[in-house]
Amino acid sequence: MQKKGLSKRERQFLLKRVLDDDPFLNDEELAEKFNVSVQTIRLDRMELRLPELRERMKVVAKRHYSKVRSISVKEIVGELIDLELNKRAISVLDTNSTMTFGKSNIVRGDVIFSQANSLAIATIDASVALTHVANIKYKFPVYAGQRLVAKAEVTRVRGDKKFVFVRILVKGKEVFRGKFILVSLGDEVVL
Amino acid sequence: MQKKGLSKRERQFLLKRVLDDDPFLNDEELAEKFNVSVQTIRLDRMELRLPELRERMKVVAKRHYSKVRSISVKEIVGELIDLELNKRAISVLDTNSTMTFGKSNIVRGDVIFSQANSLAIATIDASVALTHVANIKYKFPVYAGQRLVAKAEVTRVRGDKKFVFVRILVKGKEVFRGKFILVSLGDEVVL
DNA sequence: TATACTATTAGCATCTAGTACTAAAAACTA
DNA sequence: TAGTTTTTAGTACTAGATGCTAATAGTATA
Repeated sequence: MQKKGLSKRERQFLLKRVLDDDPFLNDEELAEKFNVSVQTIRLDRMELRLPELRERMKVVAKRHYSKVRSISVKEIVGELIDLELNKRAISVLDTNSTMTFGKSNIVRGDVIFSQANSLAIATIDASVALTHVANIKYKFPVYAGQRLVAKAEVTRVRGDKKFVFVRILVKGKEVFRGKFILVSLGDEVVL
Repeated sequence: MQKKGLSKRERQFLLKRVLDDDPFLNDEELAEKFNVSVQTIRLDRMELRLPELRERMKVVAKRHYSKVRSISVKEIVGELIDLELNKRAISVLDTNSTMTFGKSNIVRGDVIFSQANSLAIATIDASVALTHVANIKYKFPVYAGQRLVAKAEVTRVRGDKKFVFVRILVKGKEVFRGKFILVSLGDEVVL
């Protein structure tokens, strides 16, 4: 769909970006896109050392495969290593660079919140538990690579509301603490 | 590495599990693993309707790719549609079923928190802004498919601490509100 | 303008990891 | 032993490439 007024440099620059955006295009489709022959696309890929379609898919697939496992673990956010329903629970989360906020290597607050929040919910024995209120405090920054140990404790139960206190520690030092009020939904959904 | 005492049924059963565990094995490697010919593996795959290596990789890669995009969107968590630095900001997040908590189709609390938290951080003009304290309240459950509009407002500045108030609305109804105290890190990292 | 150089296109052999098919050998089973 | 199932072997073909040589088009320079 591109006009043919592209120089080699321009085309190669765009080629990189296009493949970055969609690695599933084969040489023929790329040739059409840039209004050049398949051979030209191949020469471009050679010069730019861009891998072939199958290699690109393989890379994406393999990256995924290691992630699939961390994502399924991420569903819980951290690994649940101890659970006494309606009483206490412990989860462990190994942080990595994908959890940081771009520039720094400080782990994003929402990652830490997710671990605490999901642990609080897991502690409660209910078909669906919703967070109603949370008062949280981040005490120290967490750096990628550090292991977070979250400990949740149910402190009070009042009607359908449950109060859970969660502390997250790095090597024994408290980096986060939060009080959660959770609502368990037996039948009704409206809070 | 397997002994040859496997029946066809046993081999085919194992084949499924092996490919499930590692989809990157080609027919030749599978043939070696099961001590049969490549043709046998192919017959097995035909009978079980198991796709070929390249197809398997493609599937894994594509599944990943749709996730990659939602993760890159997640980096911001919602789309920033208005920003007046150090004053106010608005972001929009379209929820979907991947954000729910398994059983129900209620959007997970951490997703909502992430949108609010990231918007609060985006509102602050600092190289790195960290969440120090958050007091949040979930007022109504959010269902997959609903569009969340988050509005952040800086309410107070005290030294390096900035107070940001975030409200999230669904069709004008407030479903979440939170007060965030953020700390901007110019030079020092320790809070 | 002729020459030189770059960019592009074309064609062919080769590769991998398969499909689809036919045929034969081997292994069991009645 | 005959019949059936299972396995192996071999050939032709495919997509999406690589690696190579050769020809052509377009532009820049002497």
